[in-house]
Amino acid sequence: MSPGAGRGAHAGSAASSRPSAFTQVTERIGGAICDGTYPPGTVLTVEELEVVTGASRSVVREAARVLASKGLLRARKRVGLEILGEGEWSLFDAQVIRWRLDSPQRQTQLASLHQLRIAIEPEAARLAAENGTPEQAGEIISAAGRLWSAGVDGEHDQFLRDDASLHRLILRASGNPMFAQLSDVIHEALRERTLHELTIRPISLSDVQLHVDLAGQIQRRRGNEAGATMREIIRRTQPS
Amino acid sequence: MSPGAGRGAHAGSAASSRPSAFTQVTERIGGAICDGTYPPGTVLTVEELEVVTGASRSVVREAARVLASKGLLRARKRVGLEILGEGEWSLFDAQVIRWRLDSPQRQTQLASLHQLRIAIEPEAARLAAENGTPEQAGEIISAAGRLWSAGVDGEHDQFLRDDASLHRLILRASGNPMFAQLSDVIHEALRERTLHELTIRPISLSDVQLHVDLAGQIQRRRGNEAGATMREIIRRTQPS
DNA sequence: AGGTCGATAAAACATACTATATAGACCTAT
DNA sequence: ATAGGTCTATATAGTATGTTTTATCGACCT
Repeated sequence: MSPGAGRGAHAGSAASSRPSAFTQVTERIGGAICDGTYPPGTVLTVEELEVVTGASRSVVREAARVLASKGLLRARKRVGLEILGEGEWSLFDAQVIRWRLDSPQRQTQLASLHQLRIAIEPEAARLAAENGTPEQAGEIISAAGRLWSAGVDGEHDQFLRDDASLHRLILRASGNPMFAQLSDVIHEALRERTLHELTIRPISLSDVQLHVDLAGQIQRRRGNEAGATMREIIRRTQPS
Repeated sequence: MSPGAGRGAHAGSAASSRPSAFTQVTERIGGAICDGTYPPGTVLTVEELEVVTGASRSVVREAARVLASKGLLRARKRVGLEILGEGEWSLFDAQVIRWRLDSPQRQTQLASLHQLRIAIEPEAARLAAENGTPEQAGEIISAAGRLWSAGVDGEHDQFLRDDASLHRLILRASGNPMFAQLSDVIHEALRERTLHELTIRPISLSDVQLHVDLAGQIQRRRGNEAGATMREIIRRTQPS
């Protein structure tokens, strides 16, 4: 079996030690489905996958069950494992998102995530302002302070960490766990792009100022203003 | 094993015939985790679950694998299956959403979904206006027409179907498959609430008018206006 | 007090058996 | 003769049980 398949293991096992057979098979087949190696309509069988992966029946079956739960395939008796189309996939599943980011669909997936961010974050900022606790507002204010420091000092690496941390705190303070959960996947996906942009353009102090403004608006419970500021912040991260 | 557990089977098997042992066990344990029967930190074992459910090891193991992939539990050697907290759950997973709707967290889950809708749908309307094809705009226009007819005729049942269909078309026309995928879960969850509201208040003709306006704005590629109109439509569905 | 190492419980993996949905032959009626 | 229904054979998923590996606990040594 190809060894170096699964980098950021998340679902199957802890990051330590070598991945289990189950994790390897799941990663391999899931990745192959998402990158188009097995186009929709393709029918595989458990036995076939046993041969291809070298794993035993139960391992392949458990992988298939997980992939089926993500909508990537469907088990049909007397037929086999039928690969399904994107319309059936669990597009919010962290593993599926990662597989798509590792596929030719990478740019499409990045665009989807960016649009998701545009939709979610302003509303999260509004909710954080309206419902966040004073403690959460305090954390947001101090995170904005750290961001400011890193910005004026030109510490790119620290700046990125503080930026992600501030946005994460706001998503959490929205009080909506679904929003909070998006922070990981959104920032993982946008980290690379943001990193790239910072290499070609220095940190914009007016952007930093917007973040400080945002923190203040949340702390003062100005929901509408916070939403508008967040919209402006995100708008600026994407040229057009 | 309790028979009438899984109503709307989706992941495991087709709707026909009786659910497989795997489906039953998955539904039962997943539901029990989401409704708090097994609070976070609880440690079960496969053997224990074999006894409880009456199923064999492979069935329990496959169910556990799927539940682990949804972040509901984690398998630890020499320890067992450790139940995880909500922070780890895949909150966008259709099954998890359904389990939470069937739990004491129902109201919380409904509120989360409503907030999600507020965030997504206006942005989807904007994108539909900016990027939708003329064909899609045409379908949206005609769906709005049907909605109008059902509205003035007071056909509640048809009105609800047309309303869901119009929103679904817009989410699809946004061009973002992640948005499109939310339509199912959002509308399934909100259907009941909307149904209830219609029983206590007649169809608002001004709401219907807003939908028609929205369709026109999308067709004329007025992204900002479409977004604002959608925001207003959704705002009206929630009193407070 | 802290590290090492063996015992062992539990998951992980492999294999053997069963049930069932589908294909395709065959029969029937138009 | 052909369209359509039924029935059986079987390939495949589903289920059950046996075997191996490994992370953790705790005794023991330093």
